Amino acid sequence: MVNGSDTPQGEAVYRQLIDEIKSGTLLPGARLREVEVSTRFGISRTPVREAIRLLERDGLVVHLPRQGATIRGLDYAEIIELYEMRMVLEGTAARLAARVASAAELDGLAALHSAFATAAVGSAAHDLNRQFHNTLVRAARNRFLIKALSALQKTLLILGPTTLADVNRLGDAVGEHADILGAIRDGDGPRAEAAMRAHIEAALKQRIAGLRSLDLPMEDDL
Amino acid sequence: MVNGSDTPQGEAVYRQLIDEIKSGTLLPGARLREVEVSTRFGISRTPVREAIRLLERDGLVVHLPRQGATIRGLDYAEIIELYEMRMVLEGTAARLAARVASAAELDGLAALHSAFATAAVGSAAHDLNRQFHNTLVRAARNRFLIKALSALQKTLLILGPTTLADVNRLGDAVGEHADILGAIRDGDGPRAEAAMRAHIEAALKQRIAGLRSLDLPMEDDL
DNA sequence: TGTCTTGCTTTTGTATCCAATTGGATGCAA
DNA sequence: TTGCATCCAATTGGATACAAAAGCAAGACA
Repeated sequence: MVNGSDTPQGEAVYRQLIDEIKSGTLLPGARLREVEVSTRFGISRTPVREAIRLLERDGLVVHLPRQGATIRGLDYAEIIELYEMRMVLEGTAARLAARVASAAELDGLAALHSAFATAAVGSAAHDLNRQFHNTLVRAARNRFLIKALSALQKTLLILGPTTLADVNRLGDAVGEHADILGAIRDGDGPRAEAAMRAHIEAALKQRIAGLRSLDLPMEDDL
Repeated sequence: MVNGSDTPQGEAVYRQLIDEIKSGTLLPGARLREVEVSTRFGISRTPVREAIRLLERDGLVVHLPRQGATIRGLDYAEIIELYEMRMVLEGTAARLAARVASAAELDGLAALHSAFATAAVGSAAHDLNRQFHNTLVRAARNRFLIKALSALQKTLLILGPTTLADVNRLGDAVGEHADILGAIRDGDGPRAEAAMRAHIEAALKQRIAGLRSLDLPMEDDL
C-alpha cells in the first residue's frame, strides 16, 4: 500500500511520481514501466496506469502507444516559451490581484514576503517563494488562471529546483517581490503586472545562465 | 468497437464523449456511469475509466470518489473568469503572432477570414471561426499557450454552441477579425492584442445576453 | 559478410472478477 | 405518522488474467 488514508491509490501514485520527478529521482529519459512501478509500490497496474495518464496529460511524460511512457525533457525553445507564458500568466495574476485582493490577502502576502526577505538560501526560501507566488495567484480570483499556472508549474518541475540557489539571485528576488507587493498595495494593476514580468524575466535569465553550464543535449553542436 | 483504426480505445471513448458534450447530448448534471458507457460502446470498463479520468482532468466532469462522475456546469462567475482568461491568452496569441507569423501563415489566416466573411450563419461559420482562432494561436509559436487555450476551449464546450448564432453578431465578428488580421499584418503587436481582447469581450457580452434568457440556476433568486 | 526473416521476450491494451462503499428502500418501534 | 436502524442493490476501486503489438536477437540465405 502506498497510502493509509482514503485517497484513491491512483492519486497517491500520481503524487508520489510527481515528487520523484521534483526531487530528481526520475530524470528525463527515464522509462516508466507499469509493472515496475506497480511492484515498487506494492499495488496493481490499474492505479499506476491512471497515474501515468495523468502525468501524460500534464506533459511530464510522453506516452507512445504500445511502447510505454518516458519522462520527457525540455529543449531550449520550450524553456523560453514556458517562461514567456509565466510572464503572461503571473503578470496577469499580479494585475488582477492589485484590483481585487482583500486586506487579509495583502497581509498574508506581506507576512510571506518578510519571512522570505530574511530567509537564507535553501529549501525554506524555496517554499516561501512558492507560497508567495501561489498566494498571489489565488488572490487574483480566477480559477482558470490558477489551473493554467499550476499546469505550467508542473512542467517546470522537470527542470529541477528553482533558480534561487544563488545568494545574489535570492537578494534580487526579494527586491523584486517588494516591488510587486508595493504595486499591488497601491492598487496599481499595470505596475504590478510590469513588476511581475520583470521578476519572471530575471528568473529566466538566471535559468539560462544555469543551463549553459549544464551542457544540455542538442541535435548538433553549434 | 468504437473505432476501427489503431488509436487506443480510451482515446476514442474520450473523443466520443467530448463530441456528445459538444453536441448537447450530454448536458450538465448528466451522470456518467462506467458500465452504462462501456455497454453503450460495446467495450469494457477499463478504457471508459481512462476516458472519464481525462474528462475530469479537463474540468468537464466532477468525479466524487465512490460516487461517480457527472457533467459539470459553469456558474456565472466562472463564465466571466473563463472569458477573462480567453482575453488574456488569445490577446497574447495575437500579440505574438504579429511578431513571428510567417507569410504562409498570414495567407492562411487571410483565406480563412474571407471564407468566414462570406459564410452564412450555421455550422460552416462556426468551423471557420474556430479554424481562424486556432490558426492564429498556432502562429504565435508557443506550445504552452496552445495547450492552455485548448484546455480553455474544452471547458467552453459545456456552454454549448458558440455565440455566432445571431446574424448581427456574425457580422460584427467578421469586422473584428478584420481588425485583428490587419494589425497582425502590420506587425503591430499591441494593436493586435487590443483588437483580439475587444473581440473576445464582444463575444462575452453576447454570451451573457444569451444566458439571461436561459434562466440559469442560482442558489437564491435575487 | 551483410541483410532479411522469424520467433521470442517484453510491455502495453483490454476484459473480467472481486471487494468496498454508498445510497436508498423497507420495516419496526415509539 | 415519523424517526431510526438495517439490509439490499447499484456502482466504483482495485487486481488479475489474457491478447496483441513492438523491439530485439539469432540464424539462414544471398
